[in-house]
Amino acid sequence: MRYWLIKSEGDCYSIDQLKKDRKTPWSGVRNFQARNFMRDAMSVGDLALFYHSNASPSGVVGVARVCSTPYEDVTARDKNDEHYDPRSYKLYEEARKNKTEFVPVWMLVDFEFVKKYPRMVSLHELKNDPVLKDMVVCQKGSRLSIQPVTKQEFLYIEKIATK
DNA sequence: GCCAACGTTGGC
DNA sequence: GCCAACGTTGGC
Repeated sequence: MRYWLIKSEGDCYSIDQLKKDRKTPWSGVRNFQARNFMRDAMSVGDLALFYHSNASPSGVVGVARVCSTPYEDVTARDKNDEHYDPRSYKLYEEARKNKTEFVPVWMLVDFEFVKKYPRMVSLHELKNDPVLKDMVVCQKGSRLSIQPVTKQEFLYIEKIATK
């Protein structure tokens, strides 16, 4: 069982939206490191801190849980999708034409809603807490949208968010 | 394989 | 809205 932090722009896909949807495919990730975490390292049942980025303020707002094994992110070859990847479309068409197996570049897992915290734990708070200051999200210029967190960090944030 | 140029992320 | 930091692309 591992612990993660997943970022979403609050006004793009918020924790409230996840609560409403109950679960959602974590589509649109176009960063290899983030993809690798989803494809190679996540297991059903893993818990993730849900982080609102580009918000005022940004911070951790709740918890989600991995609820599927990895599968193709089909939005990558959907021309109408915001995160359309022309290369993926080309690879898919080629495989179809040549009747060879299509190996998708972009993979995802589904996340389900677990809880929204009674209060947000802001980035400022994370950075100023000696227990949490080593988190990836606290590092300068950190852009990784899916990152591992330690069990200690996860439990500690749970504690201060609900106290 | 280097690295400049570019597009994007995300804090502020 | 600005811009620093980053990841990716593509010319050479």
